[in-house]
Amino acid sequence: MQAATADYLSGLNAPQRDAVTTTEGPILILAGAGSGKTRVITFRIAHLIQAANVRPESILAVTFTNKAAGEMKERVEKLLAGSQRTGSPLVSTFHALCVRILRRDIEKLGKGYTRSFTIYDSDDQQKLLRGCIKDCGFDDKQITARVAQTNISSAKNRGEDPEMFALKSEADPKRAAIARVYGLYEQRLQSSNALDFDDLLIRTVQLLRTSEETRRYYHNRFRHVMTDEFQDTNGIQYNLTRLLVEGDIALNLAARPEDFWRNRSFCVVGDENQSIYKFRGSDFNIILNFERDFPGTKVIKLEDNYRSTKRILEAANKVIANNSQRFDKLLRANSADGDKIRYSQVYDGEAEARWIAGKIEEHLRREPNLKAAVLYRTNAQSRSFEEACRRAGLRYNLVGGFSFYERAEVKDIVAYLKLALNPNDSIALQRVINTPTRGIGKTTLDEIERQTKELGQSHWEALAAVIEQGTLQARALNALKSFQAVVNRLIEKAQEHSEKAGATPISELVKAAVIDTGYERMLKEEHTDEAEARLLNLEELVNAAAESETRQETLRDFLDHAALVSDTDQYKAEAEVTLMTMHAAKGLEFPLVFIAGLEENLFPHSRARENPAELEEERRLCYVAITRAEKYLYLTHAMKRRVYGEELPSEPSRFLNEFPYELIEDVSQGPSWLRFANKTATKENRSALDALTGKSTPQPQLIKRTSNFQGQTYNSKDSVREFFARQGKQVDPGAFESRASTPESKPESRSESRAEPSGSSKASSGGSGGFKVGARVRHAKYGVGLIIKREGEGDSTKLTINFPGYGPKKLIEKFAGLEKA
DNA sequence: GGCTCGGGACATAAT
DNA sequence: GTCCCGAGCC
Repeated sequence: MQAATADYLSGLNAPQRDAVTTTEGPILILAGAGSGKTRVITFRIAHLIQAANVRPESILAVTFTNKAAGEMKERVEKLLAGSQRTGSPLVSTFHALCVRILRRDIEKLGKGYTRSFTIYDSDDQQKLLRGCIKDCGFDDKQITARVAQTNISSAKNRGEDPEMFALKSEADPKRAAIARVYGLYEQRLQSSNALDFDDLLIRTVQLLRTSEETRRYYHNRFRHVMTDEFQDTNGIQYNLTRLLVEGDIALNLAARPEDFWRNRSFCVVGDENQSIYKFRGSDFNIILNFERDFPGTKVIKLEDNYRSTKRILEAANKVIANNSQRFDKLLRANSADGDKIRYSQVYDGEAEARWIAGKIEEHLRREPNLKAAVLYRTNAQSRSFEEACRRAGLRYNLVGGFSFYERAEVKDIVAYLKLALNPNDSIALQRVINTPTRGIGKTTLDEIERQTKELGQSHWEALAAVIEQGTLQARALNALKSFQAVVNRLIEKAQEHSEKAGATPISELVKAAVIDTGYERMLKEEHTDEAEARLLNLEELVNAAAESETRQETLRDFLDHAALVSDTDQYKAEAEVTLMTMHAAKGLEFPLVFIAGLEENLFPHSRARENPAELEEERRLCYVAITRAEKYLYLTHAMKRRVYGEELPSEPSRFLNEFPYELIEDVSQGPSWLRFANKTATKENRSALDALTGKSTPQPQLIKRTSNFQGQTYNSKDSVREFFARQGKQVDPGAFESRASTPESKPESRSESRAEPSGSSKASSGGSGGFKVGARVRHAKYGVGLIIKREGEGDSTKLTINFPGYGPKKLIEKFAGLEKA
């Protein structure tokens, strides 16, 4: 293996090599974006095994997302392919690691939990909370499940149990109410033998603290622990890894450090500029204090970026420089200047999606193997991109949002399977007790509910008791009995499955949950396309179960996977386009990147507006997004956006103004905010720009006009229609058929030479005859603004104008005294 | 008891 | 746009 070792080391720069070959002690790797971080981690794992003779099983690498874990696993396997070894390193998310630890030892915690505990996702959590809120006697509009969920989750992450939370919340009646809900919620979780996502971490830390045996076991097993994306670690996750690394703390204090660290390492890798999960409790002070917590830490800085072009990196550095809370860390470029960053102002969200799809097609024509990513702030934005890709015939892959395991039919079947292992799971039981309908209605459910509360039983136990009592009507009684029998059969099958490995395969159990429960029949009888699609999804679930079998997993493993893999992780390499949130994009890279929706209140998000710290987090997110790009970066900003189904005007994002202008090429069709801002700034009118951008010290501006063509180009029926909509005219649907079939135009290639179909060259030259949508106008009181809507005709024409600093104003054109700006 | 329809409230990011 | 709940009808 020596040859191979030397081989991979030669491809690394000095600090990278240092990081890979340091095999003992605490190590802090500060790795800027694109500095080869994943490469270093995977090479380090390979190096530990192949050169330092470390047993693979004693290596633990923890990540935050399944995606990151999967990718790392794959890359490590590739590096180790062909080598003789006893096992594999454990590459896992924090949550999956905790499930593993708890499945082995949770009974030692002494809280009444058993190893067959169920995991509640946030959906289950909300359902449970809704019941708790009601049963505490609160109005579910006053205290929503959502609010309770956030409050309880953050309390848990601060380490506060219901009593502590109540003590701290006495002054605030709403928080006091939530404290009561929290208490009941905890009770019900325990009686359902269920853990929520936060509990997985918290209970594991409790277990490691209280059980010396468990602590020692893992401390001895994992001699080399690594944490990726360390800047996003929260206190509990940090405590967890510390407990694994430090083991018996008393023993540790007595030992001399050099003895302690023999054949042992703790390697954390992070970049404080990419800390974007503060909302989940992450605290980048942890990364700052790491050296203090672990004296003798070796600090390695990876500052060479190999991913992005010089221009992209410069933009990233300039944007992040606006943050006050950061550390001076260099990011050295190693590539050519590259193309300019391109900016396009578009009409609305739909136009944005079409524009981006068009650009992707164009790039693909030139470079067919190019991989593109469209990044956005909120999942709700994904829909229009999906549609645009579908229409353009682009093979796209949507990451996040609706996941396979979140579909109702999949959750239903999973609920049956959960019951098979843990019938006390009340949320699962309530989910399927009448799905498919078997005549168990409100009255019957209320009776079970009453029994549950009276005797403190789980719903499953209460169900049996209600049947015993025989107080129900015959019809309801039979319905209950039939449900009980269905679940009992599943329980039996699950027992066979776990007693004799292979006797009842997982796929058989899944099939039983689909067929024996009547679920399949219910869907088949519907005779709708939707039911058909659901059946296909369930077939897919059976396939997933069969795959699980080939990995020698148990039903429990399969369900744990279903609970924890909540995004459509397996993202296909063959997809030309990947659609995802900027958060999901962390750790990935693409030659072609679009950052969409650069608008105030969307990005930065409205919820971050008031809070400077949150604003800085948004800016770090912007930094993450920019640094995903290898070669080409596009920024888009829509003038209107649909919020809650209502069209609202939008202002350009403050982040747009933080990009150095000399790095940007404006490819907007028609007049754009950027071109306007540029012009204004170079003339006397700085204050207008300041008002527009909220900045007091504008950066040096450059007028960069890349095209002589100021009008618009239209190459689809839709945009022609849109053009007329902007002009306030009606479109005859048939009128453009011939125009729409004009030969496919190439929109990019500097559009100056092309004639546009509808004589729009006057679009931006609004004379006294009326201002057009998209034009810039000056108002005596509000200053300069952008026209976003035009209504009515003649003297009663109303204009909606967005004035930075004042917001949208509706003015009568005749009286507004507007000037062309 | 169960289903459908309509109104009202509402969505930041992820395990 | 989506989700949830209650009213009203079968």
